[in-house]
Amino acid sequence: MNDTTPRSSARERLLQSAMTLIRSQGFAATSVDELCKAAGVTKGAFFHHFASKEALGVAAADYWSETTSALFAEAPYHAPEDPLERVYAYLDFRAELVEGETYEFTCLAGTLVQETFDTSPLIREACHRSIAGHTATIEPLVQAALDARGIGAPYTASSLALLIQTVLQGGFITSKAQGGPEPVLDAIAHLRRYFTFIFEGGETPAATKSAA
Amino acid sequence: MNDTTPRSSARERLLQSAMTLIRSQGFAATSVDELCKAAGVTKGAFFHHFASKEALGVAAADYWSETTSALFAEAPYHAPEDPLERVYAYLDFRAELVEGETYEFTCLAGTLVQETFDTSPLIREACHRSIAGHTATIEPLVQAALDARGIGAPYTASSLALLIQTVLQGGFITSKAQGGPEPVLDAIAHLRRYFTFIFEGGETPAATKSAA
DNA sequence: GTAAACATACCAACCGGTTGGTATGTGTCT
DNA sequence: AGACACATACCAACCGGTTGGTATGTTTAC
Repeated sequence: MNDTTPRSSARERLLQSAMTLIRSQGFAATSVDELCKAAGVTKGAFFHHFASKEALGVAAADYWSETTSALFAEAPYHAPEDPLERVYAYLDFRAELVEGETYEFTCLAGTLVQETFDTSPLIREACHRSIAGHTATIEPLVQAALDARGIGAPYTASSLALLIQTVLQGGFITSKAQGGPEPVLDAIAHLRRYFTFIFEGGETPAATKSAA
Repeated sequence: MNDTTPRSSARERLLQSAMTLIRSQGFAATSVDELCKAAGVTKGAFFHHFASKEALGVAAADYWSETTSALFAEAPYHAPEDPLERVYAYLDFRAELVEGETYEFTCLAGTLVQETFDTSPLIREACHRSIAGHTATIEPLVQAALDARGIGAPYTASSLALLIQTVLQGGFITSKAQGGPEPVLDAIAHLRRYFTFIFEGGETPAATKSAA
C-alpha cells in the first residue's frame, strides 16, 4: 500500500458527481461528457466502469441508497427509549437535513424516478429499492410506537412509514417550485401533528384555541 | 366558419403532445423533433409558435394551468353546502382522478419543475404559478371550513391547501417508484384522516379499537 | 396584398457510445 | 526468481446520429 493508491477511484468520483448533477439538473439533461468533466475523468473511464448511461443511473441510485443508509444509521434519532419519541426524533432529523441549496436536501431517487419511470424499468426499480429500502428501516420504529399504544387499523407501520416518504418527496417538489425550503418544513410540521393525533389522541383544535 | 378551419391549431396540438410526452418522459428527454412528430407538425411550425424549447416549457405549464382549472371548475366538489364536506369532496375527487396509466394522473408542473428548477427560472416560475394558482382556488374552501368551526393557528387555510398539493405530488412520486397507484391513494386517505382530526376532533385511535 | 401560419432544407454543436491503445497490476507455472 | 498469461484501469480520438435552432420559401385567411 503506497501513495500511488488513488484516494478515490474514477468510479466513485463519477458517482459523486452524478449525485450532484442529477439532483440539480435531472438525469436526461446531464450528459456523459459533463459528468466526466465534473469528475475529472475521461469518457473511456466512464464506459469502462458503466456499460451505458442507463447503467450509471442504476448505479447512482444504488450509491444513493448506500450513502443515505450510512447517514441514517449514524443519526441521533435512534437514542430515545420511548418508541414514539424515536419517531418524532426521526421527523425532527429530516427537518434538520433541510438546509443549504435546494438540490442539496432533495432526494436523488425521487428526482431520478420522476423522469425515468416510464422509459427505464431498471432505473425505476433501483429508485424503488432505494425508497422502499429506507422506508423499511423506519417501519420498525413506527411499529414499536404502534405496539406500545395498542393502535391498530387503519394505522399500519408500513402505510405510515411510506406516508413519511411521500410527504417528504412532495415537500421537495413544492419547495423546488416555490424556490425555498418553507413548503417541505411546513409539510413535516403537519405530518408531526398527524402523528400526534394518532398516537396521543390530541385535543380537538377547536377546543384548544380559536382566536388570539 | 367552414371545414377548412383547423379543428385544433398546430400550437394547440403541440401543447397537447407536450402534456403527454413531458409527463411520461420528462422535459429534457423529449426532443423538439419528437414533439413535432407526435403533434403532426413540422419544425418550422414549432419555432413559429415558440421562440425556443424553453418557451415551449413555459407555455406547456401555462396550458396545464388552463386545462386543470377548467377541470376543477366543473368538478362536483363545489356542491355540498357544508364547507367541510366540500373539502372532503375535493379530496375524494382527487382520488377519483387517479386512474389509467401512471403518467395520465400525474402533474405536469410537478414533473417539469423537478428537472428545471435550477436551470430555467422561467419554467420554474411557470410551474410555481400553476401549483400556487390551483392551491389558491382551494384555499377559500379550507378557510370556510376553518371559519365554520372556529379553528385557528397553527391551522391556516394557505398552509393546509399547500399541504394537500404537497401530499399529492409526493404520492405521484412514490406511485411512480412502486409502479402502481396505491401509494398516492393511501396518502390521500391519510390526509383525509388528518383533516378529520383537525376539524372533527376525532376519537383517539387507541380508544376506538386495538385488536380484531 | 399583406401578414400570419405553416413547410423544406439545412447547420454547427453535441449526443451516447466505440475504437485501438497504454500502463499497471496479479496470479501462476517452471 | 523470472517469464508468461491475463485482468484491470484508464485514455485520446473518433463515429454516426441527433440536438436545438435558423434561413428561406410557400400557402392560407382576411
